[in-house]
Amino acid sequence: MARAGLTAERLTQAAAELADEVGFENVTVSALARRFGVKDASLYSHIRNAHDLRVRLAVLALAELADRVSSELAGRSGKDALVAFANAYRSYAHEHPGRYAATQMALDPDTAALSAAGKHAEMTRAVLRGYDLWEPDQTDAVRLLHSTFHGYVSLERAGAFHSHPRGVEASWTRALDALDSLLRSWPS
Amino acid sequence: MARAGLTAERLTQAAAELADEVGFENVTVSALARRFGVKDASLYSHIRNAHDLRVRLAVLALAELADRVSSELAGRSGKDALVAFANAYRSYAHEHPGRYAATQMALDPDTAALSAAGKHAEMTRAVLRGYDLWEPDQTDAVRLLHSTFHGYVSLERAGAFHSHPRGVEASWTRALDALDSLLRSWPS
DNA sequence: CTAGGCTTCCTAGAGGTCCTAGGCAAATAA
DNA sequence: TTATTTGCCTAGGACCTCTAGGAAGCCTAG
Repeated sequence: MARAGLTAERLTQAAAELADEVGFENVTVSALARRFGVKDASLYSHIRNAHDLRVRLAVLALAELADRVSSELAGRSGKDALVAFANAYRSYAHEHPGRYAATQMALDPDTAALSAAGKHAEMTRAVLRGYDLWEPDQTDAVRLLHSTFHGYVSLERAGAFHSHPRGVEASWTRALDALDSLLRSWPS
Repeated sequence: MARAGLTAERLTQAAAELADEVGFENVTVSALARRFGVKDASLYSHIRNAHDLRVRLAVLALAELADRVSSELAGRSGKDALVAFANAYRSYAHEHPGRYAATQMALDPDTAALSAAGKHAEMTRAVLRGYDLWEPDQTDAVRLLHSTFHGYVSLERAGAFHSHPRGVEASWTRALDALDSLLRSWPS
């Protein structure tokens, strides 16, 4: 019987595609095995368990997102950089809802440290170099930006903004204007 | 054999307690049945299915949260109201992590309309009466505030802020200062 | 080239969750 | 008291997770 050629990497990649198709919460070992035409038990030589699979997926998505943000950020500064960062973040979430959901998993500290999570914080700090902010305000601003981006995207995806006719796109643009204005005159 | 006296309301209430103890994602029909010393199948006379149970829990949590915010908001305006709103929101999320996670469920439009979701938007608008904002800026600001609060709380709970020594409490206070300042000089 | 050894994938099976169908007994109404 | 409704039961199917142990593919050394 021909082998399917499974590896942890291929499984993780397929899990990512699966997540975007059926939702992160529906990424199961069984569904993944089905996709490879293989029995469930076969996957356990490559991944420890279902949780391990989801963690690998989260790490993959964090790295992808960091890459996208990083390349959008290159050569920009100030409000330009802020907008590029925010839009890269949001477009990734829209194009890859399952992967994005994965990035919101609670990772244990060791895994988080090894993941691209640190790169995200570093890039946010890079955006802030275009504004006149120093510690501890810089950390506060990093947290505020991250919160706002994540909050907006996740509420948007949950449908929380559908109840009002005002365009979601327009509110987003205004939010970025507001954040830029806020960063330029950060209260002391 | 004595009856357990199940009703949809008692089940929902127990599900809420269960959610806070073991996490929203672990609220299962089986676990709930166990808690009442009853077989799984018995619950299906009261709830349609597992999804229905989670929706009921979400609706309950939304109502509780709206009540708390509402009572904290009474008699306050301006920044006072903003801070009270934000803290009520955040403290509910901390005290009731499982219930809070439930409020983030995607509800279908009909259910959402019947729930307290509308009251939340209305209360946020009430906070904004202390600032000089009119449509469509008001809606944009509602969305920004909601995003920031939700984003902050959910990243905080996911442990995203643990990697840096700066106090989470201090950053929160500064975020509220920043939002107040932003609302007072909303860019046009 | 062929014989061991490792790896990959298999079968078998236990245990958990979700849910339906159909039955008996408790509570309530006539 | 009898009839009806309702609440909880047993039984069982479908799906998911995961372990143990077996066999067949692949690799390397003699």
